[in-house]
Amino acid sequence: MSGVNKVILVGHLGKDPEVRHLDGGVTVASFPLATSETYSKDGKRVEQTEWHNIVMWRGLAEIASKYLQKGKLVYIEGKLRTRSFEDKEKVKKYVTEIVAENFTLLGRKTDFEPTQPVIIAQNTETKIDDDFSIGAKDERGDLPF
Amino acid sequence: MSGVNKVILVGHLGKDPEVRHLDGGVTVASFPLATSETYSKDGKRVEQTEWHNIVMWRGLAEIASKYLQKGKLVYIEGKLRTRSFEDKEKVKKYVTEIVAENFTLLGRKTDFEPTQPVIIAQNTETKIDDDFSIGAKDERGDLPF
Amino acid sequence: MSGVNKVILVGHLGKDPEVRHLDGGVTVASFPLATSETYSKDGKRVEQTEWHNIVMWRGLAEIASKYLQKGKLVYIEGKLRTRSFEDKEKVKKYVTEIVAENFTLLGRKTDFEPTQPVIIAQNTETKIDDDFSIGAKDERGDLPF
Amino acid sequence: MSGVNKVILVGHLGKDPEVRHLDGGVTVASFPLATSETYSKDGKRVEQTEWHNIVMWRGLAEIASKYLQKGKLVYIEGKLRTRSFEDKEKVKKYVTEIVAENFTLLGRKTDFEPTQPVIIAQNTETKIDDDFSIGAKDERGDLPF
DNA sequence: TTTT
DNA sequence: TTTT
Repeated sequence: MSGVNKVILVGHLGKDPEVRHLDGGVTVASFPLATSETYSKDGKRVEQTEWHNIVMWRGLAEIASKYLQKGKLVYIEGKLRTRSFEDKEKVKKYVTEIVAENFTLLGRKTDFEPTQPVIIAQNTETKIDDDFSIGAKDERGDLPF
Repeated sequence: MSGVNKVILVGHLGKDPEVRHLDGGVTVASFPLATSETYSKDGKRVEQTEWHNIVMWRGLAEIASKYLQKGKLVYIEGKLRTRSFEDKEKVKKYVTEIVAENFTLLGRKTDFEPTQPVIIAQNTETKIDDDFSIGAKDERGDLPF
Repeated sequence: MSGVNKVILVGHLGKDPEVRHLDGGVTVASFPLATSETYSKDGKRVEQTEWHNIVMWRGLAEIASKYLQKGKLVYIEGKLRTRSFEDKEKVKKYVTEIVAENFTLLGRKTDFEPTQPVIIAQNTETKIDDDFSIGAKDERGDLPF
Repeated sequence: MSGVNKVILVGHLGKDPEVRHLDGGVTVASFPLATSETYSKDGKRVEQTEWHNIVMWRGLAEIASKYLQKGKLVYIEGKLRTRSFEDKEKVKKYVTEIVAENFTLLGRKTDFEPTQPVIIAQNTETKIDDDFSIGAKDERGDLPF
């Protein structure tokens, strides 16, 4: 049995990515991302912000650590994953995260940065084929959870 | 400030929708949805299932209560929302839900049911206009949380 | 029978929207949108730009005519539609368009404009309800093609 | 400059995939896909069908040729690409296609086929790197089915 | 040219 | 708790 589990977000980083190196050299980056929507209620303009826990693995995490910072606007594509963990009091808790599969930097901070959005990364490794293709390798399975 | 917060899922209902009628006549339906993916690890076929908390409001909830049942395959489009609540021990907890904006029934259970997918609903109130249009009403703001 | 027909684009307008008013007061706006991707080929950085024909109807077209201009970066969600027409030599031709359902302005042009993306519109007619809701009216059926 | 160019479709194949082998051993499969939507106009139920030109490359094409047939229901994710060609009369024409990046078989035709959707393929090939990254190589081929 |  |  199979299905589809896809998330598409455009929002701003609430903090710089937090980068960790696991045993075996695996890199993980994580950060909060805010997506807001505005609507009218009782004639007033209301803004509602939603916070998402973003997680990036390996090559994607490495690139994120270089290019993503607090406040930046990004397009992120990924999938939902809910995992459980024990807090300090040994209470079992659940957290839902978006495991990013690729992202694109959008917007600019100053006139000295590019006006255009720049695709920063996909969870892939580029490999030149004789003719045209760009290689991509899926990664899973050996994730430490 | 605004952004994009979109979720696309295809999966099976883990239970029949649970329907509640709030004060003011608002209907809410909720159910768990499973999306699975299979991949190879160490030469073995592994299946990983992810469970999602789906919530539907008003007209969409009404239609869901009629057409969706445990085991059915659906396409769901919606947005992520994390809300907090207090459990029985007054401990603050968080849960992430997918607030559905529209869905489409896919697949069939027997030959007596339609073979093809049938779009069941969008988060709208149907309203026939003099000419052609189908009304849709957004709903937010007065949600009980 | 039903299905899913969804397009998600982030790109720049190639021209200002061209706005037309049809008989019956219906407004239509259209413009080309460029989405680019870069990849490596033979060790060189190659950029490939794809051009999309965007069409917006009614309220969405009105808002587009106010807020969208050549060069702006937008997120657009819509559906594919291929239609035929006769060119000047009476030759039947086909064109595929993206009929937008909503869009969000991204990026900024100067420091005096908002840093954050601003959701400009959804294909709706705004209507204030006594309580909270924002009306949305689907539009189809009477389109002149 | 970069952007986002994403298409998500659920529909039925109008024909069996047409498979070609290009010079260099590259496989290409293509087929028409129908997505339909139904709506009410003047109190009548109207169905509007949209036809999409789907193209699959390499490993994805190989798998498509085995698993996809006329009438089957599939979920397809890909990107838009418009290309020009000359018809028999040397007239330049344009066609817009969806270059598929992955697909999932949905539904069933008879009770002897699986009731549930089966993910058939993604455009990747697994390859272990010395350091950390899991490469992603376009298009599959070595998948165990 | 699919499908209900 | 779904499904193959």
